[in-house]
Amino acid sequence: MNLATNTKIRMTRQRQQILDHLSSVKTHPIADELYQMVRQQMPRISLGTVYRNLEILSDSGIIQKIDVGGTQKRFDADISNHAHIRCVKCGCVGDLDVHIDVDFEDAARKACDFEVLRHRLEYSGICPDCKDKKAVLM
Amino acid sequence: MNLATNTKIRMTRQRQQILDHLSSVKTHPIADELYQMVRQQMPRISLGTVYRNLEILSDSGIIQKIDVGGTQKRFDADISNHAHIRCVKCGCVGDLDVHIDVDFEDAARKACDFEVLRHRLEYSGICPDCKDKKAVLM
DNA sequence: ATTGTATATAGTAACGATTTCTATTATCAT
DNA sequence: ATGATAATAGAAATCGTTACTATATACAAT
Repeated sequence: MNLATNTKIRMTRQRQQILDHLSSVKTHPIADELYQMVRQQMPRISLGTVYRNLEILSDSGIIQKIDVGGTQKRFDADISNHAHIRCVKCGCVGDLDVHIDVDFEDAARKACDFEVLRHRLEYSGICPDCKDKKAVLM
Repeated sequence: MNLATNTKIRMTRQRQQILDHLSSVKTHPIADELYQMVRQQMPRISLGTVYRNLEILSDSGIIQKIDVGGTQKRFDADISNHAHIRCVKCGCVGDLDVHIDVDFEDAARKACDFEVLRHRLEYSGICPDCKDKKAVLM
């Protein structure tokens, strides 16, 4: 497992900005959120450029694309394999360092005829902010 | 946990057909696939009707909507909580009866400030059909 | 069985996220 | 500095899904 594939990717100002912004946050922004961030520095950047670069960066293994349900893909500069939790109220996504000492892939191999590659553990719940809001409203 | 919420839903011919078709397959069809199936019996059914009914049926707890990554939502008449595996080649989705004896929610509660509600375990791999195809091509 | 009313329908238009297209511009090895 | 290749901005296209609207249907009360 190498972090980046051996394809050398050209580093453009746009790509660097996108990567910098993504690295600087611990949220898991969607493409449009990154577009808004980068636009502060590069007002003329195109939304298409953001999408294309997020694709290229995740294909290269430099960032990861996370698909936690909902309609939009999210991105994470932390490529370690960690679980995520999505707030059912506001849709925000947080990291989760759960260490469950189980060989998930092995368990699955015994239960189906697929060639099992990987697993993903995803949680849903209510984030601290929405918990507070709910308390106020009640 | 009740199977259906207490809202009584009106049973139309269209809704019944959709439910019947979904119950008769062990794949996890997307809305358009169900549309094609039902169209055999009801050529004039609208795709919008299929979408609306799948929404209503899953809201009522009669079926479940599954979000296994990819761009389309899938549906399952089996409402038991089981894991799914998605083929990275063809996108098909299979059931997986893995029994991992771990309290996932509890593990997560210790790792974040969210009010943890539920978890979802999803696998990716290569389905038997695509395994064969790959073997042939190599 | 007939009626009334709330809900569902077909068909179509609108929507939002993402991808594609194309002419121009930038990167980087030479 | 130059040239080949890849990336860009901007716009249009695509695709899954949802919303809209006039008509039709289900079902409870009569």
